[in-house]
Amino acid sequence: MTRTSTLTPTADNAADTTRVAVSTVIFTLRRTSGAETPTVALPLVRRTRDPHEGQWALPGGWLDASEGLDAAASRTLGETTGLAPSYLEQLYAFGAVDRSPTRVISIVYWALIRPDEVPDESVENVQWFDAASLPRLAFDHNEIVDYALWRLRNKVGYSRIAHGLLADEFTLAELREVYESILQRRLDPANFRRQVENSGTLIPTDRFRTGSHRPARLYRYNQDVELADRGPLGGRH
Amino acid sequence: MTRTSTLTPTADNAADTTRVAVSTVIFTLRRTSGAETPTVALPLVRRTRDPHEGQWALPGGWLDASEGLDAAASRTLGETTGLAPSYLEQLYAFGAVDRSPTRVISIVYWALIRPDEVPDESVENVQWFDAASLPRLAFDHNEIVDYALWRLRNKVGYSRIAHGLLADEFTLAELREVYESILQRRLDPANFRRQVENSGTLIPTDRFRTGSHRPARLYRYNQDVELADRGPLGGRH
DNA sequence: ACAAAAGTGTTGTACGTACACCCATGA
DNA sequence: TCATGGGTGTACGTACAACACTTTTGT
Repeated sequence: MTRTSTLTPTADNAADTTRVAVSTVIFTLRRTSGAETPTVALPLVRRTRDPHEGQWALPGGWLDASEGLDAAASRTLGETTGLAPSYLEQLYAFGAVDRSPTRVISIVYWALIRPDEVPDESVENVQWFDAASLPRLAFDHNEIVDYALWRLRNKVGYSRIAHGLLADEFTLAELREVYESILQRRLDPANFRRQVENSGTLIPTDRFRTGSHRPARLYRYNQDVELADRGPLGGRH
Repeated sequence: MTRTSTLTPTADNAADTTRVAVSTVIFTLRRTSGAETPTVALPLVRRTRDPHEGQWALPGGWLDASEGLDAAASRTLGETTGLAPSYLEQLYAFGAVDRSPTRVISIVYWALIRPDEVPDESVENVQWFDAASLPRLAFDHNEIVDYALWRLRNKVGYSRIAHGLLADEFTLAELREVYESILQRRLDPANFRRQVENSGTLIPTDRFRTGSHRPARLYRYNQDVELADRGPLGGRH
């Protein structure tokens, strides 16, 4: 009871057998042909080696000794999928003993990317899946995605992360569609408009989206307002 | 851009130089003699080795290869301070390259403990500090405590974690005092009573706290209600 | 009796929800 | 002109803040 922490190597520490990986759950919205509302989708990488060869897994890789965790998440995501997210935040550290044959601690991030930033030609071994209907993934990655979805749905209620899924200018209907897709329920257009207008986070522009019926005013996000309050850790992305 | 993640050892991974530590920010409420409201306090451990020998640091230790992260947090907290918290939750993984002379990833937990569970005789090299007036701590531990305090204050607003700082039976004034101490502002007794009564999380008992003026009814928490909604990760503590 | 905390009642405001209604455009 | 989504108005219910008031104890 009196042993003190030393933060220096000791015989019983896990340095030689435990490795640190970084993975990212990155969401976008996808308009499935013919469907009225877009659905939440994410890219997965087919594993080319054991363990779980052939199964789909979250994009990620090993932490490099010379990079921070955020940087590792960005790098491994880019290397595996070619994507560079508009929003990136740490999700959770997963470290159950039996989650992999060898001991692996996974620092998992979650991210958002705008549909227009997703390349049309898919990268080798990468495929996009609807979050609602995933296959059995490698390791504990199903559990991880579930948790990331829960965080996404929670956070959309009290922050402005929806921005991360939209282009710079958008109509209120487009913004509402993002919320409806994530929350999986319809929102009253009139009330949605007032809520978001009174929040002070939107700036109306002079431009309109035309093409169908009455033109809709385009809005921009107020850059002065942070996407999400992350407390003392700040908003570094 | 087409390199795929393998989650198997490679030449450039950090296994041989990066180590994983687990630390815990554990809060309690302390009634400083004469003060009207209690203050948030936490135990720190004096470092007995380099780096940062002599400075105060969060209780913690190295992750053992055979234990999960939650278990490691409980174990290292117990070994360094003798404490066993009533609430324990993962806070964040800190992994800046320069946060320690050697590369250390710290999985940090935060916890609550009831004042009556804090032993009177302090353990060797352990001392309790007011969260509001900490010295300069070892590593990035000041930053970590700030973040934990931010999470505590946030979470007290939308969950019932205040329970983790109270005995089984308590008066509404005592519960209100917990909130006031954490949020650092006074709450209207009348409105507080109604809010908490209507939340359905409290069960009135037949017992009363006597001793000063009109006796106050004692309440218990409804065990059916989770302390905090933690989503798919569940409440395992 | 009086101070002080426990507990109740009342009122105003803010905000979310439901829904009726008008407006402007493409076809 | 009509269907449709853009946009406004309004009424209702809940929730919270402020604060006056009553109740019950210790001294």
